[in-house]
Amino acid sequence: MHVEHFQLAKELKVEKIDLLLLQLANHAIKEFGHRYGSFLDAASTAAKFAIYISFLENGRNFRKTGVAHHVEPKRVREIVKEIEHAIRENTSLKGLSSKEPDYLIGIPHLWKEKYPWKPGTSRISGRSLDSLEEKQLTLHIPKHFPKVLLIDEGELNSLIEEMRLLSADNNSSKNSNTCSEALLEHIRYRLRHSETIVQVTLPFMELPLYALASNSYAPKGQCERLENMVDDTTRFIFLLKQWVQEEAYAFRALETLTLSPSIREQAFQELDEMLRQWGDKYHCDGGEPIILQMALGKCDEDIL
Amino acid sequence: MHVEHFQLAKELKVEKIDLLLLQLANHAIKEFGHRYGSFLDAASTAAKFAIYISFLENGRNFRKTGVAHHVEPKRVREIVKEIEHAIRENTSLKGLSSKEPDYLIGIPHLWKEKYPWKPGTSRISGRSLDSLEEKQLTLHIPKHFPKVLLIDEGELNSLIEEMRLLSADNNSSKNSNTCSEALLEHIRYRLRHSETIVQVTLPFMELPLYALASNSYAPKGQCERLENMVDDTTRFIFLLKQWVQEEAYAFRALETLTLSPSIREQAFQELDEMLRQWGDKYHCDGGEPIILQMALGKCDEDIL
DNA sequence: CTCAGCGGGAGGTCCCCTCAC
DNA sequence: GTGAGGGGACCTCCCGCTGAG
Repeated sequence: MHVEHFQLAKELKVEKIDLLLLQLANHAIKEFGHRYGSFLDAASTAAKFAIYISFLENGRNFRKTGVAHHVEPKRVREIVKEIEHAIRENTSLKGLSSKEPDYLIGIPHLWKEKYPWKPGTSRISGRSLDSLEEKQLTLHIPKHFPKVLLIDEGELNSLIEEMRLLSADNNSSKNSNTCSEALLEHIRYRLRHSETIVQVTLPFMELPLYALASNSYAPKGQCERLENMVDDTTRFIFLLKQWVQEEAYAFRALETLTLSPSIREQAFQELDEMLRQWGDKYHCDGGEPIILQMALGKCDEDIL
Repeated sequence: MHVEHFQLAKELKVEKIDLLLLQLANHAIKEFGHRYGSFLDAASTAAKFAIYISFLENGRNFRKTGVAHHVEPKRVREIVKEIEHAIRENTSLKGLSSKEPDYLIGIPHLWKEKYPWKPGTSRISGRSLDSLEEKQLTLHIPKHFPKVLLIDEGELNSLIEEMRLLSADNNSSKNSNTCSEALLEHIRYRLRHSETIVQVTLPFMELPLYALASNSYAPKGQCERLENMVDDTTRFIFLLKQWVQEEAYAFRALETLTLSPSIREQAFQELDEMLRQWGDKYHCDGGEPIILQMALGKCDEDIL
């Protein structure tokens, strides 16, 4: 699959920085389930921020800043107003919040809070069960599922809406306390797709119910590693920025080599060991804290 | 200055991925002089690309793709159409083209082509000079300036317009062969600010003229290193992606240590040497080509 | 259930203009 | 020059609706 990205990107003559953006978009939208519009908002916020910094550097001159980056002075003023408002109120700007969308993360917790379940009582919200029904139900609900009630779509929608009101993402649709149907469907899809919730169809219920299947929202796949990827890359670009500015403690290395599979393990182990020894050797109490970030992998032609 | 970014970002509780976007925006807009709108376009293109990939993965199903990422099926169709059109026509999508905006890069070359100057002839386009005027002029034009004629604002604007027609960036303002005044002013500012061109006011000319001051557009500062930064970071995230997918040849390391200034130089030299030796030791003809990317610098609290 | 088309509103990117300091 | 305000064009993101296969 990933080869396909590269192929397409290559065919379309996508350049480095665009590839980087593409990776970020792919990561945010596909892996973590951020909305399409969220990514655009985040990019917009980043651009606004850059404009604002430039505005400060230009001595708070709207017109100069506008000409410098081809934005209308009027728009610069709005951007400045928006950012300084956020600074004053100490509210966060529209962004991706690094990990998953918070209205997705919050669902399991809110669910547990509003629909707790004690074994021995009915597991369906607002309905009692006879022993046969209870038996059928347990067939559908694995033991490892969180101890919460099953709820119907209406109740799930209420949960989602409440969560969105709590989260900072309630920017859209002004202050209306209700989500659009399209948005609800999207969020339900995300929750189902990530296997945070599952839909269960019980023979004695006309409408399907939803069950909480996980204690936390997490996109499918290697989750911790995915988060590490973003963190590492952010760190990496900050370190490189130091190097660009030729700061004293900045250092950069780029090595290419060829490895045969048979000695790969050994080589990596030695490299790991080597780095640790190097760190220990030059460690110096009271010195400058330094960070080293490294990645190594197959050399893809498309990236060079 | 950069501390200020961090401070602000920190105050605004900007998360990792947003910091990364912010770095990219800052880099593209402020350092390289991309237009504000260009960055948004590039981000939009990246997001569209992600949607398109998802569309393929979803078996070319508009509705499913739409729900998955909260985009209207209608919009998905347009995105698909746009990208597949680009694939068919083999045209590139709207992007940042990694380095500087091409309409800025091209100016010096086009200038040389259209207004060459041979010493001994008049250096001002469409005007002859007497010896006194020529003497005054040479006072304003350093010797290292490219050997081209001085031109007035109208001629410069024509150059810019021609350049924009040649470049792929003529997407905006449909097909009109004329730039807006605002855009011209922006581009002139960029050229002046990067010291690619300078404005010279001659006593015997009523209007100021422009002189080409450099053989190529380059943002102020450490240019090669800046380009390396983007390339390295792109490579880095691709390598990390391999690591996330637990591919065989992927490896990641993150080390923190403290260094005293006195042994810094020595430590870096040894690290450099060590890596090279390691590469040589495990080098293996016919093996898998491997790339190692590393950065090292001061550990900023804001990045952890 | 998917695809197709229609409608609308809000907000952002662009363009240009005038007027007071 | 700069700030502050007016106008309008166009596109995109969101929302809702209907009907055809």
